[in-house]
Amino acid sequence: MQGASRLKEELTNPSNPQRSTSGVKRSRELRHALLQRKIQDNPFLTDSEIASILGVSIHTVRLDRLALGIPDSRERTRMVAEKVFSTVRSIRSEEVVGELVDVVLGKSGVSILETTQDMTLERTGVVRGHYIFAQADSLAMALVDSDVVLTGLANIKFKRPVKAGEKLICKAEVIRKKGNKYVVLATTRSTSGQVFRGKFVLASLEDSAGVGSAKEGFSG
Amino acid sequence: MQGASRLKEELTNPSNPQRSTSGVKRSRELRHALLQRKIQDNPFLTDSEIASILGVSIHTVRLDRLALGIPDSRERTRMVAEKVFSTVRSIRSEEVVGELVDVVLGKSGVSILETTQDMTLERTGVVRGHYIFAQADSLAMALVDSDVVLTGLANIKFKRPVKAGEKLICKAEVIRKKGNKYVVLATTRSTSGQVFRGKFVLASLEDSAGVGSAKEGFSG
DNA sequence: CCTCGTAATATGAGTGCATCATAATACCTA
DNA sequence: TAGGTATTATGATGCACTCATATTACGAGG
Repeated sequence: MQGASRLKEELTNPSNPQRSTSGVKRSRELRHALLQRKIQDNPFLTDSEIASILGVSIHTVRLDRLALGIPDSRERTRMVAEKVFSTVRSIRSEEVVGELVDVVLGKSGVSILETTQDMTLERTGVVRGHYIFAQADSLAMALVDSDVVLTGLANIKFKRPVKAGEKLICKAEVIRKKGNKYVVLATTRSTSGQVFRGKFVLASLEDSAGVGSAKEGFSG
Repeated sequence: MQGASRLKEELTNPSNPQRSTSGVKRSRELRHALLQRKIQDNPFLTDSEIASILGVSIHTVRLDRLALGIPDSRERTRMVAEKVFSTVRSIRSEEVVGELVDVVLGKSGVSILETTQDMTLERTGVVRGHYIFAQADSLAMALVDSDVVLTGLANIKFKRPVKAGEKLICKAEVIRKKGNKYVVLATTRSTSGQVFRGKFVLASLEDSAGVGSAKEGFSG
């Protein structure tokens, strides 16, 4: 509603009488931009919803979508769902942060995390520490050859701030194993060098152990 | 295709001539179970696809869905998409993980985090460590009276696993400050006692310092 | 001033995937 | 063989589109 009136104003406002067709074109481009933004931050909008938001007819919206190569709402929805679903799936059921490559159970492994704007603190543009932590923690957990693995202790150091867009490669290695306790050393680097280092102490629990009964706490 | 033949066999196989209607019912329940599983691991399946997979007519599939309260494929797709979308959202907009209550800048503070199923490892039902870490880290950062704060070091221990639904109360205190370095001690407890303990070393940077130029790395 | 072209709208046919209500048929078993 | 449940079918309807083809509005250029 608000968007509609704003754009309508833009469109019908007699001020700024841009010469020739460029004025018209301008307003359409403006609408295109707005449309893209609206769809970006709510991909589920249906054509008619968009139409009323933009204050134009549904046909215009369709033409605009066509011009901009934006698929219909069902398709958009499907894409969102599929993307998530596939990442979630391919990463051994979403539980892992980052993409596992080359894991040798009980030995060592590598995981890659593409950082995005979503992961940053807005003010600083720096990737939040817990994503980096989660990548390493996830990898460490993946190394332990057991169904139920909990993290007990971690000793971590952030060496350098990471900006959105950097690709983080985390290597981890089991350096000690005693009973059901594993000590994993993980280091994460970006193109520009080492970024993070962490030592994790993990425990594998057999189902019989029962998570609730774990004396020495630990967390998933 | 494979599923179809398998189920069809089950359905038409003259062996196991279960007495009375129970035989028929059994196969339907079997189909229901299969249907649920199929949909679970591919929510995008359309009725007719399911029909051919199960080797029954499309009508049967619809009846089954109705009986099981499973929405149609578009709805399912939308749900998947929405869920992902909203999680991405909530992590993005929440610079702070957990709700801040009672923060005294530079001194101490408390944060509350209601844990949910989303935060758990499916297998164990235990809340993932990085949420707990993030809560404490966020609180620690909030205590530092500066626009730009980065975490450099953390020494953490997970005392006890946390189940979804537990409300986590994290208390943090600045225990040392030297120049732009802060040392914060955080402890998290649930109704059932202490859950987590962490010592964080944070650095506040004035904008002039420039995040990129930070020699001793640190991360947001 | 009027015409021409572009942008915006409209109309109508057709599609995919569904719902809902109401038959019709198959098949088991009592 | 009759009855009842499970399955399949039919037809009407809905939503959110696509695609092709008008029609209308309007701002310049000749």
